[in-house]
Amino acid sequence: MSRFGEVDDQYDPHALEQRVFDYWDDVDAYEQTVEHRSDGESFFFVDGPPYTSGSAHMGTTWNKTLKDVYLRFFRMQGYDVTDRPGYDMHGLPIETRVEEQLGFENKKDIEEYGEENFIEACKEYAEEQLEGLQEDFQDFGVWMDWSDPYKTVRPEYMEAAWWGFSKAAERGLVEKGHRSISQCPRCETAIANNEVEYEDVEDPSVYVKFDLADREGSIVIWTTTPWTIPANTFVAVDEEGDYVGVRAEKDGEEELLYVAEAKHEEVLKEGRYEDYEIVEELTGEELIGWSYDHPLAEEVPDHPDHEGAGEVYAADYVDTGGDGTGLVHSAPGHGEEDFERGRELGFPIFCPVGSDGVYTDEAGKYEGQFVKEADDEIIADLEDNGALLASGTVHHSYGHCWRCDTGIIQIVTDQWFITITDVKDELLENIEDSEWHPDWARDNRFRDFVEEAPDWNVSRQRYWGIPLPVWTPEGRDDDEDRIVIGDREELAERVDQDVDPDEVDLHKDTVDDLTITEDGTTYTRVPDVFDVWLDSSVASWGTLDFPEDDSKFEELWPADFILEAHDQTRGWFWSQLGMGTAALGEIPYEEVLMHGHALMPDGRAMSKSKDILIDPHEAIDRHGRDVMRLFLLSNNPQGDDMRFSWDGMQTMEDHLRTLWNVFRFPLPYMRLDDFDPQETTLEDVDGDLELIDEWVLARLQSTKAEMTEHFEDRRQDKAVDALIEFVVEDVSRFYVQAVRERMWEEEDSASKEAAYATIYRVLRETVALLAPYAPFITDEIYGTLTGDAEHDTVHMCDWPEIEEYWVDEQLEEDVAFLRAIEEAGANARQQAGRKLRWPVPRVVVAADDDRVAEAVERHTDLLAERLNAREIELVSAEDRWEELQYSAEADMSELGPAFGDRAGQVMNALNEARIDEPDLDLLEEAVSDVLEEGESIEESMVSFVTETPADIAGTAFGLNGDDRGVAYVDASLTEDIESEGYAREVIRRVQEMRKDLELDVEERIALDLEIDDDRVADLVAEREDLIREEVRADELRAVEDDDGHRKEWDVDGVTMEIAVEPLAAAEASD
RNA sequence: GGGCCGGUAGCUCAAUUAGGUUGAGCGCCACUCUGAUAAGGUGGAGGUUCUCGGUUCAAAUCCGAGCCGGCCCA
Repeated sequence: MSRFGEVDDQYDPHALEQRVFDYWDDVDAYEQTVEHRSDGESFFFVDGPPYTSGSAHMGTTWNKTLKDVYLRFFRMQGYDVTDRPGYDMHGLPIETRVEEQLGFENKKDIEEYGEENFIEACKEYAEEQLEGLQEDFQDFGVWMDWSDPYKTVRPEYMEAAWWGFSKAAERGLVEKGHRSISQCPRCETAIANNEVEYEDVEDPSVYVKFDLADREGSIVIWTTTPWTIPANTFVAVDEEGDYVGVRAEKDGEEELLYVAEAKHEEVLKEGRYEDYEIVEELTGEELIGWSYDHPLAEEVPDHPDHEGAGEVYAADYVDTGGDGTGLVHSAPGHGEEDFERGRELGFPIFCPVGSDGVYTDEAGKYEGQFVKEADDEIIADLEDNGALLASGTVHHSYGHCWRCDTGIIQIVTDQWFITITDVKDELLENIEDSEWHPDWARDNRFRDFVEEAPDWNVSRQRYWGIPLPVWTPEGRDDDEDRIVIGDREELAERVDQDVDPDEVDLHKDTVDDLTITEDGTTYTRVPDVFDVWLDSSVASWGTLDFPEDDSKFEELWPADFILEAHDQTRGWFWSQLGMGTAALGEIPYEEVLMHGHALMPDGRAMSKSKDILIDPHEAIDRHGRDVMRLFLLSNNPQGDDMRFSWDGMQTMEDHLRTLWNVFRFPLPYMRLDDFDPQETTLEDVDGDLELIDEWVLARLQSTKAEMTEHFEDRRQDKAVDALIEFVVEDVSRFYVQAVRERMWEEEDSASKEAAYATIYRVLRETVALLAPYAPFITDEIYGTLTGDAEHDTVHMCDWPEIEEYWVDEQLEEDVAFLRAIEEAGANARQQAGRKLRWPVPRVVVAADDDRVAEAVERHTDLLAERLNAREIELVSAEDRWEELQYSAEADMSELGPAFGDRAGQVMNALNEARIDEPDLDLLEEAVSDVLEEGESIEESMVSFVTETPADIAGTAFGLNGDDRGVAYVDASLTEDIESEGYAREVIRRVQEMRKDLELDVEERIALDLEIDDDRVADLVAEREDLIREEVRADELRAVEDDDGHRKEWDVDGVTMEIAVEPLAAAEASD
């Protein structure tokens, strides 16, 4: 790019971004940037792999954009950053998508289609989706190593999972177990508890009487899953709970029922009993050992009737005050807690339900029925048996399969586990080795989750996943004798078949056929695949292609930084901790930045399936990539959700437009004067810098300091707020306003050079500071500013450092005061009805303290210029202006203790009081009505506030909400002031006409001026020279209408006719 | 049902760490200014600080109960 070249008048994000994309391509900007940092200290970032189904949504976009801003920041700080993106490509979600596409309904369809074909179809689907995501992420301007993402379906990655699992096995943390698990009957596989999604559904709600065997009456249980009653093995009570025996009457018959004391009224109401009487009070302990008859004994002949079955036991999962009856139907073949308690009691586990949710022959009369569909028949049978106390329905949340939305069932099956409960203490200790932003996420939420985490069921009875690398002896189904393979080399060595470790694909269709024969025993592979969460859990070494490639593991592992949304506490934050600890005894990441979710503008969660979403592509279409990124990044990244807002997007576009305008403002002048920032540096013009230059440079230093601090706190949102404030408030609204006249100067001047050098430095550093956020606009600005003198891209720049030389806190504060005074002065001017164009003879600044007075004294000229005042008069804190009146402002922290509940009343009286002197006695007198005997107003309770006199306009100014003084504008008129005022009115109108004619700034004109009012005409004539200079009028003469532009103006009731004629180009040049 | 986070102007958020007359930006309305500006300036409207109760002279802030939203767990 050529330095100071022509740029677009308007900030046009789409055209600009397209240019920058092309430019990046041309100069290999990303590759150069990576290379530029290759000698830096290494920084190991690990990308939490997005799942390859569907396109990028706003949440993914926010996540990747956050990653991008931090990676760019770390690069600018000199680090050699590992930025390999990843994709999570296995698992049930993809299987169900492919099943849908192929029109499959269950596993049998897959078997018919062929495992190999199905796996191939899944792979194709995942790769297709991956391409879409890759394109999206690149389109968002995210710089990661898109040429070489890690993919969980590649052999070297699958091997990383095998390796981790085998390490855990070596530590004795792998076992095959008979467990109660959540099963999706459609997918016919176990699913993890954290894959269960809860939805409100209508289910049966039945109260069942279990007839007591050795005594009169029955115990009453409640369940919403009648289909589990065939497997009832025992009833649980709370040992310490209170229970009652109730003699209840219905339809003339009497029954003795046992329920929890707290629930008896509710239960009897459900059963529509007409009358009842408590006849017995007993504790849970007394119920223990009672035996009862299975309510479906005839229908299910194989029902549990072993030693100890059909009796009452204590269990800690019973709550006599909760739902139900205080007596809990327990079926160890189904419920997780029931299962645990059943095992404690040494019971055999009875589960008459297959993996497809259909009753087996053990279920007797119900054999062959899908469990949920058998509910009605079971309820009817219970009724026939006289066991049904009440039957209805209940609305409650029930678990569903996260992929296919089928209601899950709890059954007991054989699964493989990583027994992380054996290393729970180690997990909790390892948490301490990680730093989290925000910290409560680690110490509350994550710790709670880890403390309660059960063993990790890693096996799935599916196809599209990493096969378990476990071989067991043919025909045996325990884990006593097993072989766990750690990598492809080992596989090739030990299997009976000929396998090339470099070529072998590790998917199920390949490895299922491999056998191992050792010591005369033949081993076959366990047919399961891994839970897909295990895939990404090994990302910290999978990213490095370890164990295949061990060149970087030692140096880089564990990860320095990971960044994901809060749903990953149960997901990736957890799975990595579990796997890292099981395999290596360490947490695989050192720092976590946990962000929230992207919500709709109205606060609802976004949902693709319900079509409630904001598409990032639409956001880009409307405002461009930089704006979208800036908006996303201006949200708190720590734990809080982000509400999307089109207003917020528009605001960011406004800010970028302001930056664009600030940037392009000095370009024509610099170009005209051949300004060369390499030859004329800030240091060279140091002696010519004006106060305002030094001020903006000081502000630049504190902005850098503030930003760096916020970045280090992982609050990039606060960092960018500080930068935007600097650009918009300080540079655009103040500095540029102040230096315009210097840049307009036609002659070469030291002052102009100083301004060039200053704004150049400000812009040059600003684009570096903004580069991680808005990589497109900053690169174009950078290119235009630097030409060939620096890097090819702004993203190779170092993060700007604070230059102590330019730091000046006093100056910053001085100007903050001046700006406050200026603002107050502008306000006062408006009250007095005097435009800024018209000079005022005098502005009086009444300072409340010496600090303000110092600031005014030091910068009187600047203040006079900004307020267009002939004179600034300072009234110091000790002096006072006798024309003023005073009122008092109350300090509630003093008033409260002194006046108690009358403090508010006293405050109001003080606020309303008007006195001539700021004197406590006068004040006390003014508020005497609300004071009681012996009370007084103390100095500490009030501060006096000046009240504006009628003839002069005054406005208070302050800093950070504290009043520090008042600016009074004396708006009286003199002939001299009127002369300048009217002259400025003329100038302004001529300028507008020049603009209408689209005259070049340099172009010379002839001016024709006729003013109706003689007095005004004379006043204007006094300032003829000023007018001619300002509007570049070489001639004052009559202008023919057809040669120029003529217009009649009304200036405060005075009619002025102005005509402008551009002079020939030859005459215009000097 | 439990845990965590949040609820303050139309919108996005500050002020909650140590209780003391609720603020900013954006948007809106009016006026104004304009030789970088689809800009800028000044003013205005806009608040039961989610609700109820408690502590206190005084609560957005502390305590209790509840409501709403989000995430997690069951």
